[in-house]
Amino acid sequence: MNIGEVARRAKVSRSTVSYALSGKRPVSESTRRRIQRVIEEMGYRPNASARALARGETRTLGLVFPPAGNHYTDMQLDFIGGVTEAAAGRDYDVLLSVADAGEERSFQRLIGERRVDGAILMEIRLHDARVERMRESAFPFVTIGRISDPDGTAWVDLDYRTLVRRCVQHLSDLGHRRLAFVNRSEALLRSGYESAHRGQDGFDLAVRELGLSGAAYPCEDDAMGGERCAARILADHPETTGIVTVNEASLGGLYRGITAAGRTIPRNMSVTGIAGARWADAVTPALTAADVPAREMGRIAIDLLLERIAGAPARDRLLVPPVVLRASTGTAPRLAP
Amino acid sequence: MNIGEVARRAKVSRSTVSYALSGKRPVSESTRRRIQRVIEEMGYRPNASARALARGETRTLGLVFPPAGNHYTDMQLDFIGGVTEAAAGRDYDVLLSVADAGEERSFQRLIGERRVDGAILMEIRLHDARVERMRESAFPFVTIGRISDPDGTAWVDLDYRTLVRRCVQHLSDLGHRRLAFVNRSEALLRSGYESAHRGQDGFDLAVRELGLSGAAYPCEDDAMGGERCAARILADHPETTGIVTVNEASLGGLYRGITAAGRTIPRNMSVTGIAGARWADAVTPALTAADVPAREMGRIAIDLLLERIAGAPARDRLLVPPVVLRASTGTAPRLAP
DNA sequence: TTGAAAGCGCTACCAC
DNA sequence: GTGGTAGCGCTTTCAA
Repeated sequence: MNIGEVARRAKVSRSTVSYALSGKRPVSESTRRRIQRVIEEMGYRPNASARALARGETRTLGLVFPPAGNHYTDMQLDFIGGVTEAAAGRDYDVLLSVADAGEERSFQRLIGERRVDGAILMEIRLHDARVERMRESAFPFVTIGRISDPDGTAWVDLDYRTLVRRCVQHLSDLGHRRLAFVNRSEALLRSGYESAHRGQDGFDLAVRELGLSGAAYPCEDDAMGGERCAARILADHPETTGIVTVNEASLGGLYRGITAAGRTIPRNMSVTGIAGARWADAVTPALTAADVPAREMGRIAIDLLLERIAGAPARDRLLVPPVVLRASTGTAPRLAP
Repeated sequence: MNIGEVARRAKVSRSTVSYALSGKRPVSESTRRRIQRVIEEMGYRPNASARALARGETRTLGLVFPPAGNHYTDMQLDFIGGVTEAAAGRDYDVLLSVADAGEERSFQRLIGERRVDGAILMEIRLHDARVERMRESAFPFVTIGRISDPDGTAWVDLDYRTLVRRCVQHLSDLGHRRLAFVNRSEALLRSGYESAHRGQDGFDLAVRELGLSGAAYPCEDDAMGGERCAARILADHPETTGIVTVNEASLGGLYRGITAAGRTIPRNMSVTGIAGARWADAVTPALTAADVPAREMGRIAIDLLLERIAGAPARDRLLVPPVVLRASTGTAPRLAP
């Protein structure tokens, strides 16, 4: 069941079969039909490995994401879905690769062994060894999130600075004066996790500009972390009436902690931030937040990557999704509790 | 930078380099070292496509999951992570494929073009065209979930019947008499979604056996769906005091709906079910539930699949994770509200 | 212990 | 419009 067999049965040469399939050379209507019939009868499909070897391209893209532990978020899944579907639409497959920041092994599998024509890197650090590695090797890649100095690299990112700024502005408009910022985990921050740092910058800046006071808190990516974080915030600064969070996985716990401390959202505690729509809707009251457009980011990443593979210069996209008003923010209470 | 180049620089034949790499033939210590040095200097890595072609195996496994719409759940992501990490541990890559139940196209890409050595199928229907297809073609595969008559196929599944039964038993023990079952979406049910049907069977059976009364409700996989479902349950049967849910994505909405109707969990409404631990912990009060061991299921699936690829007979694993007591169930209120 | 060479299945160039 | 054939980069048999 290979191309030679098809050729024999259709009484043509292998090259003719190949050309009939690719259309890269005219083939007479009658032979084309004869070949087509044989192909259908035999259920022939060209072998991908052989084709990849001959053409020098695999028609496969790599998707590099970090191992669990800092477990996966909802957003990541939507992202994977978006990437895979967009790739399928362009006739590409997606090869998954779990790889830590500095991991050489998977880099070698993917790029060294030429398993893929290009790669998408998730969970970018401001200084990211993987990115440098790809840059040096001139291998086509796109990052989700961007490194500290992203010039000349292709990336798609959320504008965390602006988004957090908008959240702060929203709370300020409602009369809140003392805010807290719930960031991703300490470990992630230490590792230079891009969005965590840019979000925090946005918070610090906005608080200063608007003449508010505020403190930032790292927070583990789960319910327990959120609970602890809420407790810490209210212990440190009981006068806090507004919280901005970029930690969707801890959201449920954050709410629980706030409630446990005797506060009611949004009556005397407003919460807002950046999160996947599913998380924002799952909590009660639903979270006023900038919804992460994960699927769309996946699609964009594929587009940018295919451009790179085709040899075009690196492009980037900075997204600023709107803050969707739900039910978790309200005017600041008159008296600090 | 191919094997010939390495051979030339090390002044040996290509076969010797190949054998030095694979160890399938003894190579003298001195030549081995010489070859090793050249390889390191050049950063040589064997080309995966060429190797796949020559060896007749790709060292890649396919992971087939359905397109969004029926959006992805948390569990699926953990599952993908588990599969990918387990595969990496066995030196396999994972190729993602978004494919609907009856889709021929992706089947052909994966199996027809021999891109993978075996496949894992997610989101199984009781009567699943993909499964039949693979069965016929004698292609190695494992299903997550099992078809109606799974004999002779390899699968790993949660025992939804038993788990739902246990949840019902738990509520019964607490004195609840009127229960509701929150299932997955109507669309999923209609399509013959395996776990949804087996869960419902378990509910019907347990309710009957224990002499309780109960009704089952399909529910969309999101917060809104949960809210609507809660409203419907309480409108249909206000005397309901216990709910069993297998729909994790709607959990937040379900809680909200219950609260909106003036009930308090667990004082006068107990909720339990099957869910990813992350969802169970995110809601307040945290959900007493059987936690879906998604990562472990991923690992098991890989093990079963590799056995099949090696030619071993099909095996299966039915998992019954324990129901973890959290804070969402309590004794039934004395008076029906 | 090593080398030469025949594939693996497909593509694409060179002829006719 | 079609056929012959030399690769693509590796593995593995046969021979030495």
